Amino acid sequence: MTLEELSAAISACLTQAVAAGEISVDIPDVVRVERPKSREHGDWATNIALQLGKKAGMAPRDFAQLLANRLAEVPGVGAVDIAGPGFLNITLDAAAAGELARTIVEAGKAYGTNDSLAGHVVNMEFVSANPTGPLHIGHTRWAALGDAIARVLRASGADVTSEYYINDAGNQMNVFARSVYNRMHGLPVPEGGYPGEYIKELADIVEAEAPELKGLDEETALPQIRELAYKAQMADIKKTLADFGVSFDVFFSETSLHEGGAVADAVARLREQGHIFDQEGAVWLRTTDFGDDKNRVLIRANGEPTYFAADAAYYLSKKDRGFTEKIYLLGADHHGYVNRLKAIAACAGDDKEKNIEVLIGQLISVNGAKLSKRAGNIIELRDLIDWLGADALRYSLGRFPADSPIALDPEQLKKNTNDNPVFYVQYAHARSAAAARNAAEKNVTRESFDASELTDPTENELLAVLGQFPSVVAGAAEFREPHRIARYLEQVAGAYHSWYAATRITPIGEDTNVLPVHSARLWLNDATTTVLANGLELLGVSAPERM
RNA sequence: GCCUCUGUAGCUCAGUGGAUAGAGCGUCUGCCUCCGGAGCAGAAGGCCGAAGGUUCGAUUCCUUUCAGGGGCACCA
Repeated sequence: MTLEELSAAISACLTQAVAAGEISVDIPDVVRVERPKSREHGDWATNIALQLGKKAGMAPRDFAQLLANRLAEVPGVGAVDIAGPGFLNITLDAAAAGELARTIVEAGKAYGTNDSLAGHVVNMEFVSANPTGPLHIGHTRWAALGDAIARVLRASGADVTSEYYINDAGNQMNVFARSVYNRMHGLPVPEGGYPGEYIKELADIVEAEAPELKGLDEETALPQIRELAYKAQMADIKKTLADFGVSFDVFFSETSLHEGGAVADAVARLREQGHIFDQEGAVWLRTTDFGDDKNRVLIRANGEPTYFAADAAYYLSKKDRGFTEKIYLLGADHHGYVNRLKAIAACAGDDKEKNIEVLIGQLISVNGAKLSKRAGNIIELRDLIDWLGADALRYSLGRFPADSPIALDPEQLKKNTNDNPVFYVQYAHARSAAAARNAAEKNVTRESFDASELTDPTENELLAVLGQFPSVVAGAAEFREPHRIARYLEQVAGAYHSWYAATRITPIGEDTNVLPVHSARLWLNDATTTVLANGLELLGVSAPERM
């Protein structure tokens, strides 16, 4: 019996009780069932009687008793106790609890997926680093987190498009091009230009692809240099992201908004909506109507659109493309943009509470990380990957909520001990894979399965933990908090190791007599492998068979 | 000044209004002739920054306050 089935059974009991006239109350859509903190309180517990008792005009304990009478009749439910102010503590029959192992193994990769976000069409924008240099530590967390959020949303049934907004317009691109031009000609870095050694690499690439550009005057050469250097830099960014296991469905160019007329169009549309006014030669959006602390300029007095105007056009593009929810993942240094972004949504006629969501993450630091001379004294993502490994980096960034500041300790991440949680979890996976290999050698198979053999307390515990996976995934998706997956996997690994230490999958030593309990344990072992692998996949971390 | 995030064990941090607030590290004590000891079992360690409020119940929600991080462009 899965957690979902138990929850549904309780709902059914409530419905029956209402139909029988025993109680009169509105029943919530989902009854929450939790693992009690103390094992003395049974396998599962619900506080539904505390929640509904008062509404039904009954003492919670009386309400609980009514529910318990019906629940005790449900097949698979072993015992129902009422505790404290009205908690229902439920114990399942060993066989009913153990069936979960089969459910998980047979579901395979699908175990953990759920339909809690079915019907949601989500645009998930993250990283969106300027194409004027390599990805650095500031992008690392958003890459790991954004990708993991996209994965848990998909696992919960949402239709997700992950998107990278390329700021390839504006003066910065000219500065970028001039920096490359100067490097090609041995000139010093221009005023406010980009100093890193990577500019030299870009200069070499540009020179190799278009040697005729060298020696031309700046004005003539710049457009082509800009284009070639930009392409080379984006290729570098995409390569680094790929090495980090992060993929995007769409790379969206800001320039395409300007050139395609989308920016002008957006201004016109917002004007129709009645939120635009003209003042001192500039065109303004009245964002203060929707919670911003000041109004924002869309078109400067000199006729040039602002970056904000492109933001507005970009939002409208997302809206036009049919996304019901637009999620932006931004660093804390951009938190001042939240209100104005939401105001754009509201000005466009959207609900700024539902159609747009801006996640603000705190920044990270890595103690002792070497600054990249190549990139101009910043910490490069590529260097971090080479130094710490993509798995350790992604996992350690993925196991904290976005609003928690992180100071990574590189010495810890390189250790192969419990210090380093990614090893603890990966080790559990490798160990369970090894146990399965060993079982095959000893002729323990999954041909038969008697769930009632799984009676050890550690088996009960492991089954209970495994059963929570779908609801953990759904929670991670609902709250955009994939760190719940990581914390959960650590719990799975712990329960697995305890079980592994307490029981055996294969007969001992020379004994070759395979018993039903051995097969049952192999099912449980493989169910654990499945959950660990599926969970690591959601975090973009590998699940090694051997370490 | 305004906005925002954080404050929980010695350290790094989890914790969706519920029962005795958790994990890892560090400290201490045990456990492999047998499936991976990168592991397991146990001990010690807490005024959940402070003060009010909401209610059957608050680490969790609200207000105030203290301390620390980040941000407040006709830049991109």
